[in-house]
Amino acid sequence: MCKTREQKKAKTRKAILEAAVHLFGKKGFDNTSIDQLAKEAGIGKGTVYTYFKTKSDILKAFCEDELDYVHKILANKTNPDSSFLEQIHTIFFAEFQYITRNKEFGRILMREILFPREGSIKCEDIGEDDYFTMLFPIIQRAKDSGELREDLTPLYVAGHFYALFILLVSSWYSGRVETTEEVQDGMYELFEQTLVGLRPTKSQ
Amino acid sequence: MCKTREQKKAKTRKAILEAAVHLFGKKGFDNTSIDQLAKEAGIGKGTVYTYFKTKSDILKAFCEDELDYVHKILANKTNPDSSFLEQIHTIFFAEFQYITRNKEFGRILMREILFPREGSIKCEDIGEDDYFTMLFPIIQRAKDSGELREDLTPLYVAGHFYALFILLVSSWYSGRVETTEEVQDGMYELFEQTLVGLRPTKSQ
DNA sequence: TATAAATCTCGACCACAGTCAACTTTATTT
DNA sequence: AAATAAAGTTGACTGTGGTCGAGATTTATA
Repeated sequence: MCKTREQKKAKTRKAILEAAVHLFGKKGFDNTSIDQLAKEAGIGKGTVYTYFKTKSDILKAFCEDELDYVHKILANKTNPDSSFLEQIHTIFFAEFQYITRNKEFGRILMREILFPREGSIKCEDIGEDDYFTMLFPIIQRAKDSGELREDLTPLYVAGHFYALFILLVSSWYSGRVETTEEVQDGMYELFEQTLVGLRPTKSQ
Repeated sequence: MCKTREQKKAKTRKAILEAAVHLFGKKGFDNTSIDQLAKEAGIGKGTVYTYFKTKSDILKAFCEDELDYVHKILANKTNPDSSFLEQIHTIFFAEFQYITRNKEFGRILMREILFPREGSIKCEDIGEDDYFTMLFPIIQRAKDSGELREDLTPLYVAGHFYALFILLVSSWYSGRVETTEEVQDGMYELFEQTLVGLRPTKSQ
């Protein structure tokens, strides 16, 4: 145990997360108890709660990290030569696919992210903001190339597409759209329509 | 007890809902147990679960009814002479105010409506669809008056604004916007921007 | 009206999320 | 090194959401 306190805490946190991923993945979120999880992580039940406020937070912590990563990769890998519409659609549709990969996880994640409990980790300083921030370079490029009006707030531009993204995820969860293709096509059309309102006034 | 079965069931259901409104309102959702609720409604605990699948569903059932009502009233009372933007903004902002009147209720409601559990009442045949349907007349009028392109699917038009509405409710819950005024103004601006993309191409 | 079938009601029961006071380990002071 | 303080760990415990089968009540059948 030649560890300093912080190293140990980090290790324990990681152990919880790993156990969670394993068990949630194998048995599902609801069918995994904190007792089992603690046992798998090699710690006591109470300890779990010094690292995470609730059971959902464990899933959230893992997913947000991964989501952040996925989002970053996408934002960087997107082909800057394709149209703004193509780029942003690629990003958000990929995100839809990632989120809904596991229906159960996705639902909890969306619930917690969009409508967090009071006293949740409050945006985690960066968390949600990064969601938008990493789109800013793409938005700026679109402005430069004349695909977007110069005067638009980047936050609002991102908001428009994020809003439609949420709508489609929700539509999928409530069965209003069923197939992935419908989501893809619907998202494209809605993005396209919104984009018309964000273009420089003289075009078309 | 000169009641037929259905009448009695309806009465019991109503009793549960009334007890729920009373207790949830007085002590909060989390601080009200099903036991208490059943007692207040004058029935056994198990009976509650023949009427509602989960605790959240009780709240949802009540709120959805009311929400439906509020929405209908609004859609009808809206001044048809004002601009489409004004009308739809009035409706959705009023809805925002209604939803967030009680923060706790609103959060649960949004979670349940947007990301329902598997096996939830699946749109209740009409439920969510009405949400959109009642906007259709307004949308049609806007088309007639040349404020909207003729070729747009009403469902998509409603979707655009509903998406932004969700975004703002979420932003409020996650603390990205704090005051009601911010929501109102932000909603107006976003609606305005989206609307540009939905206008007939030759205007302005 | 008597009997069978179907439906509805109930509360004891279970599993589990989350709490907390006692305890153990690590850091700090003397 | 010893004593003191601080931080971290723990599992027994509590309250509650949700289940279930036995029993009550209503409807259908004869």
